[in-house]
Amino acid sequence: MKSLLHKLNPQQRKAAITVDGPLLVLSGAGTGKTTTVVNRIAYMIGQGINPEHILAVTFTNKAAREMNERVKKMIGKHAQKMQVSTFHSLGLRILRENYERAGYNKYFTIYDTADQLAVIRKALRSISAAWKKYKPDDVLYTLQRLRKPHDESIDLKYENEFDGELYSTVWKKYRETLKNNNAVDYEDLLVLPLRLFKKYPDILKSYQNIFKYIIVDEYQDTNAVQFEFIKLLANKYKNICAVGDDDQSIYGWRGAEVKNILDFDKHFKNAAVIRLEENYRSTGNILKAANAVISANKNRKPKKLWTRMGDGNRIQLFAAIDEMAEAEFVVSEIIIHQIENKMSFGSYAILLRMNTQARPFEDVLRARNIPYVVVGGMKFYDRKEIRDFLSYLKSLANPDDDEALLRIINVPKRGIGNSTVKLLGEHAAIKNCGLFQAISTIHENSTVKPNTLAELNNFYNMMTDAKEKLKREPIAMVARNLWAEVNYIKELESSFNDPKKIAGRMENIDAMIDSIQYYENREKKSSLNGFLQQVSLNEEDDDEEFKKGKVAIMTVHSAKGLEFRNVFFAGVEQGIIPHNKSLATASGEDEERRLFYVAVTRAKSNLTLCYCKSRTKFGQKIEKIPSMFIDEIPENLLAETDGIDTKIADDDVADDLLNQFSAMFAE
DNA sequence: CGCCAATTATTTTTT
DNA sequence: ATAATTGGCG
Repeated sequence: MKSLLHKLNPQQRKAAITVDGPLLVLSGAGTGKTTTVVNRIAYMIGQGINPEHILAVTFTNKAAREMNERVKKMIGKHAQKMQVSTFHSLGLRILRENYERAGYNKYFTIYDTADQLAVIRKALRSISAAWKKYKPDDVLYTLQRLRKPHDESIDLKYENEFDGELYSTVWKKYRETLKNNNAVDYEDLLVLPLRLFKKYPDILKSYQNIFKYIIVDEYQDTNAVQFEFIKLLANKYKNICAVGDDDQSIYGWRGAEVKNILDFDKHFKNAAVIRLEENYRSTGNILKAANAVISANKNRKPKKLWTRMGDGNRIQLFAAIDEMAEAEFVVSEIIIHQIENKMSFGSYAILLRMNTQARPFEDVLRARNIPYVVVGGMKFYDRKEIRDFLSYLKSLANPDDDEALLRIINVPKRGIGNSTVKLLGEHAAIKNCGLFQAISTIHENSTVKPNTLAELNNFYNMMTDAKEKLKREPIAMVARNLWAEVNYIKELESSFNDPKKIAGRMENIDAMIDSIQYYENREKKSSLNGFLQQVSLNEEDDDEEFKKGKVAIMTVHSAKGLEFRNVFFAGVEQGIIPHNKSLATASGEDEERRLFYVAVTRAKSNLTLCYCKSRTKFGQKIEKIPSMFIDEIPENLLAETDGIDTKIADDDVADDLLNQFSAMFAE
């Protein structure tokens, strides 16, 4: 164990062995933060601390996975017993272990943003003054900002009176709906455990005694609730290690408060503070560019990141005609570079500001037979057919989930239209039960036509049968049979003519069923609810093996904490980064600059910035100009390029060459 | 009452 | 380009 610590620099080592009491590690990008944390954990276990008492909290699943893997590599199976999880999955665990005292039943559903929006939309619609005037998106965002952790009201002191009243009403309806549907939203996963901690000292005490040593990664991204949660949890033993970097705070829009990290030593008395400033990741030019840009931000702790490495290559800058040309350029560069340097495709990353930029890159990579993976993206679960499929499962698992039921009660069309649904709703209100339950007694309502009644009963029986089968048969099997019975292909045929498209959508469902099977094989205590909750948190560990040797496409947010030998940052345009929508708030520009900083500091050796001169938005071509942040990079660090043509004079020759290479990669 | 076609809004980032 | 929503037809 000692030999391992020798590889650390003095500050890192100090951070690794300062185990007792509060500790703040201010670690700039690429200063070996994860290495330090992993060594710290190894050291703790070496000192005889039971891994079960160690909790490491991260923000994203990627970060949790990465840490888990590195700890495992270093310490082996023994480490499995420690808890590495995101805030939200930790909250879910606590909620699952205490659901009755939190006021929910065992089968609660987690609502994602789309579910939340559906509820908000409905609430808005029921208020005549609000319909059309307020966008559900904005209302949800505002409500989340105004939400108070310790009671069910919202904080209206910043809103004007009319809006305030409206927000209160919508919020009330929103909470009622979730409660009735036995559903929680993402924030509830943090808020409810926090309330449990406050209300039931025995619960708090039991978790305090489990998690005696706490490490919080990316501490600059904690919001008020997370801060309070961690503070309570650490309050007994005070062994809290916060790791973070104020320059990488990119979750302000989600309520993250940089002051949590800036004031750490005020909140935790006698905290030790350690700074990590030697960068081991990037070459000099990349680091200089990053430093130059981030220094334009006010309100930051000054730091002096430095490296022993040489300057390395200059930062490439490429101006593309449009987004297709941008993708073509990036992929050609990857191919040429890969052939010349024989690097794994896994050492390349394409970073984006938004998920929607990924499409052209996927198309070109696929056309050129380059293995790639879209990380996060999350788009898969947003596909209509997947949401439909999951809604069937959600409705099975939690019959109170009216949102799920409404989504699928007439998909595919089975003659249960809007007015029937409305009747059903009224009937449910009279019976004071969920919509699904209401179907069983809807015959009492004589206005329902016999045909409709038969359809309703068919549906009810189909779902009830599946629910029965769930008690005996594997989940995947029940799901597959239910899906066949539903005859979903009918729905697809009504919206698409292209048989390929239809087959593709059905394959997506197959993949989903496969992942249920995978979940069942892996989990000792598998349940449909467990699977769905995991899906809601995006937790399924799509195995790292799968990603190996593939070009990674992801947003900058997803890339935080990761590093790549070669980074292409695409869409570096005004309006994308900084994003138009972010410039509305005062702190917006600074956060976008930090985002740019995070993107740049992912690169180890080669960094290429790309922007388009024009881009298609909503089917319309619009002119674009380069991002202001490019101007903030000293010119001597940049090298403009024309792409493959610079290296190979003839355009056609270059194209031929690329085609040859692409053929090589096919197999 | 249910279904289809025309109209309209949608794209920030994650859990 | 595409998804969601609304109004009119069968």
